Amino acid sequence: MLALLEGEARYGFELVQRLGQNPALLTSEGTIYPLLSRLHRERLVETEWRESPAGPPRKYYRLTPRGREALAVFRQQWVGFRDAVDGVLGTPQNGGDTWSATVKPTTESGD
Amino acid sequence: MLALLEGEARYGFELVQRLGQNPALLTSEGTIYPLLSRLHRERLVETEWRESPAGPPRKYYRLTPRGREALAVFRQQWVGFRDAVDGVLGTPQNGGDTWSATVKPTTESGD
DNA sequence: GCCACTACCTTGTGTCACAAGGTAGCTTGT
DNA sequence: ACAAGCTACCTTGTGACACAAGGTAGTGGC
Repeated sequence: MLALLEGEARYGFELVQRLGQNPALLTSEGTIYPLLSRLHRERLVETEWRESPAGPPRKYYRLTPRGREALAVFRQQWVGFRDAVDGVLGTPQNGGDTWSATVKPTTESGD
Repeated sequence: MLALLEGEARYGFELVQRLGQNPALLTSEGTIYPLLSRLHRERLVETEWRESPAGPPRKYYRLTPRGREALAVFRQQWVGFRDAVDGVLGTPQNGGDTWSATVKPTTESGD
């Protein structure tokens, strides 16, 4: 979640849809909204209401400095955990980069 | 867990200790024993009591054919998930193989 | 006999993902 | 105008799980 918000602010419904594009990360609103609430309570994200061009207003989430720190910590932990699991499983570490362009926070806005 | 049992049968306490050697996988008996119970209930592992050379008897766990299938399925899911997370995080996929010799099920017995 | 170590297991607590359901704004069709 | 449908938010209830803590018992050393 924090990584998706790293490049630019996004709103909840958008996050559900973006994650849903990859089957391995598919999740639901019942997961995302409580998660965003927790992140907000822990001051890792800030929120801001913005009008939608068409439809109800959207609640945008943006990383705080604390959120950036937490993300950096998590990145390190993830690499440690990932390599440990790969070690136990004996799974090769290839670079599957076919999907990153779709969902990675690329600061683009060509939607 | 299944991967650790792939090469040879192991007992619960041993698994806790082996996992504890890697900080990223450190866990406790309160986690491992219920997990092994679940795997047994789902017929992914079989058990067998064996005498210990010194100390109380040990309950050894061994993969069943179903367990092997489940492990194969998990390996695939793990690679998909791992690559998805790496894609979102933008973490490079290097081969950290420094630790695998310590814990990977290598069918060795030189302890 | 007592302590320490090995080795098993259970109970209680808190967290979390998810399905399901609820509210409300906006647009489109009739 | 009003219904239907989409967008977008959120809550409640359920079940799974990790973990800390505590409990039982066999073995060996002092």
